[in-house]
Amino acid sequence: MSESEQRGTSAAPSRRKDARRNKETLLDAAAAVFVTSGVDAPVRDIAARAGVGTGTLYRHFPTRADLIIAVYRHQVDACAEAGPALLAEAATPHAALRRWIDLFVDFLVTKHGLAAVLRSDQSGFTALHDYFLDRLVPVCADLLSAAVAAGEIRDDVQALTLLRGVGNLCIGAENDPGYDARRLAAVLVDGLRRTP
Amino acid sequence: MSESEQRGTSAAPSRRKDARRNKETLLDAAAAVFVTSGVDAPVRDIAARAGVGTGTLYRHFPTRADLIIAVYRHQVDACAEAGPALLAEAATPHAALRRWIDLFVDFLVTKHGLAAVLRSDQSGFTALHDYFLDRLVPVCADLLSAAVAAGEIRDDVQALTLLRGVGNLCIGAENDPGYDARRLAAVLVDGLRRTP
DNA sequence: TGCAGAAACGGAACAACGTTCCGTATCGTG
DNA sequence: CACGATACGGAACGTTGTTCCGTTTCTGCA
Repeated sequence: MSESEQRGTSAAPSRRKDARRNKETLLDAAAAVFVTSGVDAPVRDIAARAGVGTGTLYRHFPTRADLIIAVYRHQVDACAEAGPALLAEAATPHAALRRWIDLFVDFLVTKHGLAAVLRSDQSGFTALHDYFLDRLVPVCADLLSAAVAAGEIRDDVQALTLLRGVGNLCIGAENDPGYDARRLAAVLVDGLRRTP
Repeated sequence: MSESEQRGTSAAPSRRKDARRNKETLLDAAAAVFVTSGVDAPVRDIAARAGVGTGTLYRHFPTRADLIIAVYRHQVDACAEAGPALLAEAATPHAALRRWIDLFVDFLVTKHGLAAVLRSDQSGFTALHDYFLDRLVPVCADLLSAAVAAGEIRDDVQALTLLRGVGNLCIGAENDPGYDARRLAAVLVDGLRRTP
């Protein structure tokens, strides 16, 4: 299973050198354009920045979600892996959850428009949605159930709901000084506490 | 000041009967299309449903936000007016706040895509944004400060932040059984409580 | 090295949408 | 009833996403 399906990037790398090179170039270009123009920058812009045609971009990344996933995969994975570590080192499960959510919020807030497109139900974005959820929901669920087991929080909020909620709180947080997504996320996690 | 500027709909009604009639027809058409196709239905669809050209639609409602505001103004006003009433009748300010937020959430969740477009920072939507905020922030601020005065909640979350947060929580809530915006909003309001 | 087939490339072309513009039709008024 | 002002309709333009196909480039093999 390690070779036959490598989770997500299941397609084998092309045998042609130019194709591999173009894919790299496109990833770099996309990453650059994403930080300046946001994750819904025009496809043409990304292709132009990479010096390739739009057809080439679409062949490598059939949907925008594929491109976004490819660009941010590492960071999502890092966030996922931080979960167990926090659980091990934090004072209580709830503290671990709070810090993990902070990580997640930081990630989303610094990616122009990512949270919004994550929520978009436009066709083709389900892949993006699913990747984030597949990767992060189990981690969040572990943190939640640990906190529940410790009697710290209520047990009627699912990991998926919490993650979507936090993701939503981050929408539009990047360009708007009067709105503090981090604080709201913290308040939300606080609200999970058992009210005695 | 009562005549010269009537807050929002500052333009006097047209002297021409056909113009007034078309505006009404457009409002009805928009309301109908909004419930079936969401608030970002194509402008052409709305004009077609009303049996007028797109130019006519744009003359009456220069931006989509103007149209949305006109369609939902009554309901927004009703929500705003419910604030003081709840504060008077609820057991505590925090209870009033919770119920008022419920009202707000109910309103947003039942309008396909409204919460999303409310958050959109596309040009032209600032009017929509501003109308909601102008109308609701003062109400929310009153509820908040009453709860703060009663010592029920923390004092470091502004009305504007809370409203935006709750609005964000409602994004995408309409088509997705696994996500419960109402519950999350309740958890958020719960999180405002002073942690002793 | 040279060649044939496969693979990938580029960008023109199409569709959907928001928005503007102006020639035409309609209304209110003197 | 005629005239000016107002409003109408939809063609036309610009911007995007997406597809399609003639052309180019690469790779494996002789």
